[in-house]
Amino acid sequence: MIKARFTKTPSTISSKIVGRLSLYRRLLNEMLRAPSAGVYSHELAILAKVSPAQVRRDLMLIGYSGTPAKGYDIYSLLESINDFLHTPQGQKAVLVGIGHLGRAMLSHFMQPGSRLSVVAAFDVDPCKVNRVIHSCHCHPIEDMEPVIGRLGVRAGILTVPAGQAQDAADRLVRAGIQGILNFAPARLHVPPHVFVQDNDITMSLEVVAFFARMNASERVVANDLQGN
Amino acid sequence: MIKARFTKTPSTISSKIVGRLSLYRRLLNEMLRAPSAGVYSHELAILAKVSPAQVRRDLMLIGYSGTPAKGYDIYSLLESINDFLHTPQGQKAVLVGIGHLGRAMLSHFMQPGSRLSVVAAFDVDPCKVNRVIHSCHCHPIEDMEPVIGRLGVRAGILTVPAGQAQDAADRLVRAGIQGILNFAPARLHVPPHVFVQDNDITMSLEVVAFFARMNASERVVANDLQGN
DNA sequence: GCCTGTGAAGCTATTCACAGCT
DNA sequence: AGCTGTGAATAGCTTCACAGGC
Repeated sequence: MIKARFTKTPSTISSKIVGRLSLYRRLLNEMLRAPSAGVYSHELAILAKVSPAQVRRDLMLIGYSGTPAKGYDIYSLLESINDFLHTPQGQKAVLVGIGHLGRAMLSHFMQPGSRLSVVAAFDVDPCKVNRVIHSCHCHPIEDMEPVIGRLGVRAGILTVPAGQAQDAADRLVRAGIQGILNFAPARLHVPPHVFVQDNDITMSLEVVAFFARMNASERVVANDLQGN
Repeated sequence: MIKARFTKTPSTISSKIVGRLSLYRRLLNEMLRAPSAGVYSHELAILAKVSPAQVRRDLMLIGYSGTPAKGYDIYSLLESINDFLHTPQGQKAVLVGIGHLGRAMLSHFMQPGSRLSVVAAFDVDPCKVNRVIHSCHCHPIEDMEPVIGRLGVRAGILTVPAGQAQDAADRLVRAGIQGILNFAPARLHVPPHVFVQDNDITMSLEVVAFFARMNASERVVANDLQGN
């Protein structure tokens, strides 16, 4: 019931767990509408499509405790997860590459109520800069260092063509970015302190196409929360 | 050297491995420009950012053999991977939801040389249907079953809002789709023979933001080929 | 020497199963 | 009775390390 104070944050946490916590948070937020104040691990598990034991383990990891009687208290659990992911008031990110996908990202993260917001965008194309797209200002890529420094942003979204990905990543790193969500079909070389999450859409669709073809006959194993 | 004939396809194959094979294929295709005809596991490993042992394991799994002298022959390895993923002439998919993200997907998969192509799109919005966007015809969602049946497509991309995701997925399943790449922030309920790959972009960015915040101090573990 | 192929070991992630609580 | 919290067991994935070949 009391706000969780995780004494020893485990020194190593996997992105899978962080992803699931993010998912639980979304589900819990949706639950706030319902009258019930408590939720059981098996209920969350069904919504998240994981096992009840997994839910309990994950919550154990962030040091949250429920009660056998009422399960988990939705409010305080939400508070604990927010606390752990430390996003009390939301998170800022920048975007590099204002192509079709980049624009889609802008519109996606500019939706009201989004905890994440894109506070600046960059592109090499002079035609695209100094405009406002989806209420986000677009800068020339050369201004990246000062702009990111001024805004104090630590996460970047990379939606440039493969050929420009490494260069853009280098710039992001020089500007002090610590985490990159990379949509370019290229593997980035960055210093070890920079976290990179690859999201190669072509690869994802090829995986889907592969499993779609082995219909029924072969048993499918997969399905691991989008590969984190 | 001889085209691989994998006698026993392992009965269970994980999406992680399929993803890596897809990655190797892309890298090998890029290598075709170079004069060299052979490649060693450690070279592929560096490009793919995995360990050499992993490369050898993965290739072992599809029954391909190299030679200690020359490593792997690029052409025949490509052939073997294509053979395994059975995409000799490319793969067709449909798209549901012609929003910003859907359009970005269309432009992405309509690029020349893409092995994957979107052969039809669907939307509920009457303003969007019966048009051609990025050279892809857009149909009303009611036509899904006949159109998919006629085209014989087995994979679908879902880019609708969360609230419509389950309904759209149900339609896809009724139309005979066997695999879904789901961008909607919702967990789909589908029959067990249908493969679902979730790609929740908000969650991905939250994961990136999380790890971007624990700069240097905490050690990061993650990074597993986009979570497949 | 330096490579591949692979059994065995190591590591991570998930589930089991049950004690303890209410 | 039915839940949580968690040690122990299992399953899955990756790396080690070395035999065998050129």
